[in-house]
Amino acid sequence: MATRNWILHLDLDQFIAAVELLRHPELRGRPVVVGGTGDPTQPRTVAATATYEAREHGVHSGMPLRTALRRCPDAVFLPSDPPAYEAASERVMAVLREFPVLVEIWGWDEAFLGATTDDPETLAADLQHAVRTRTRLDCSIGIGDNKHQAKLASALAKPAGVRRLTTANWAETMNHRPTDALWGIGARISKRLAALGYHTVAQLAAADPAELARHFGPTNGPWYRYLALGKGEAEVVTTPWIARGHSRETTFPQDLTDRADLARHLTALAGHVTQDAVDAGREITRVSVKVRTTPFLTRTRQSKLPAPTTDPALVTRTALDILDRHDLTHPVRLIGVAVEYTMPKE
DNA sequence: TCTGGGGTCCTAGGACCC
DNA sequence: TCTGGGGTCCTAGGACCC
Repeated sequence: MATRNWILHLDLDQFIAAVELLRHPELRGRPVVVGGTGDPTQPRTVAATATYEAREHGVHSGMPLRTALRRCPDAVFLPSDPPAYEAASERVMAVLREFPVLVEIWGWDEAFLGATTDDPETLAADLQHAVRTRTRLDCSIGIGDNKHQAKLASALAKPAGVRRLTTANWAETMNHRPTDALWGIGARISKRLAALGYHTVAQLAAADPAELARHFGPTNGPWYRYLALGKGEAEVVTTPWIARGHSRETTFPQDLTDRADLARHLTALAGHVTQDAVDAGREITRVSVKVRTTPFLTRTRQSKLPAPTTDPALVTRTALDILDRHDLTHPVRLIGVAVEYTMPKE
């Protein structure tokens, strides 16, 4: 009778590229870059992903397609196709749900699993085999005592491997690594930590929580030390996530300077966002307008609505009023609308 | 490398009220 | 008349993640 609980993190390897290669098997082994409409000459479009063959030429996700084309002229460029990824993701998640585990989905290509077993490695191998057989997709699986450990373990397990990272081997695995190896500490915080003398996970784990709180706030500061100690959330939540809000934004191929043009785009975005809310059965409580000007300066302005609404005219009017509170004296490269939803009680 | 789109959570300052 | 302290709401921005 198994009594030990584990958190597993399943991460599909090169998910978007893998789905595209299933549809285009003739491209296997070639450098492939996915992003935008698939036109690498389009400015202000970035790669969603790049295959290993493209990465060998220095191409990576987030890189402008035009740069990718320069670095790898032989690459095949494919358009991004979110509905196809959504469908592939659902097939994978359906396989996971057939196992005696709790499943918490985290986006298209990730899931946390809660399992009770004495042999998590065998469970992980069985999961990989089932996903591979049923969807022809590879995944890596991390095994941990909590989500943080499992998440880092799955990254260490790539490609297509299984890795265990628990409290028992946390220190030997993580202590020497830089602080941004932790899930939740990025480049900015890592740099600020380094300025305080905390370069490694071990150093951060030994830090004074009060000092961290002074520099990073009462919640974040002590939390960074917790991460360094290998702690983290250990509850797998199977109930569907309820979105806090929703947004749509557009980056223009060329800057816009005419307010009427901006108002037209903003009106369309506000209409979309409101329709999305209606489709999701949600009400809007707050409207926010984002404007990004050259040189890449991003500002947001927001208003709380007097009452929750699903009226596109009201949301649009509010967005246009907010637009007038923005400084529009510089050319605009992006405009966006974000809304917050009322949260259901309980 | 001239830098997407869609999310979540936290912080800090000011307004306002008691 | 001046000032205190605390609580809550609103807004703008920052950081992180996929």
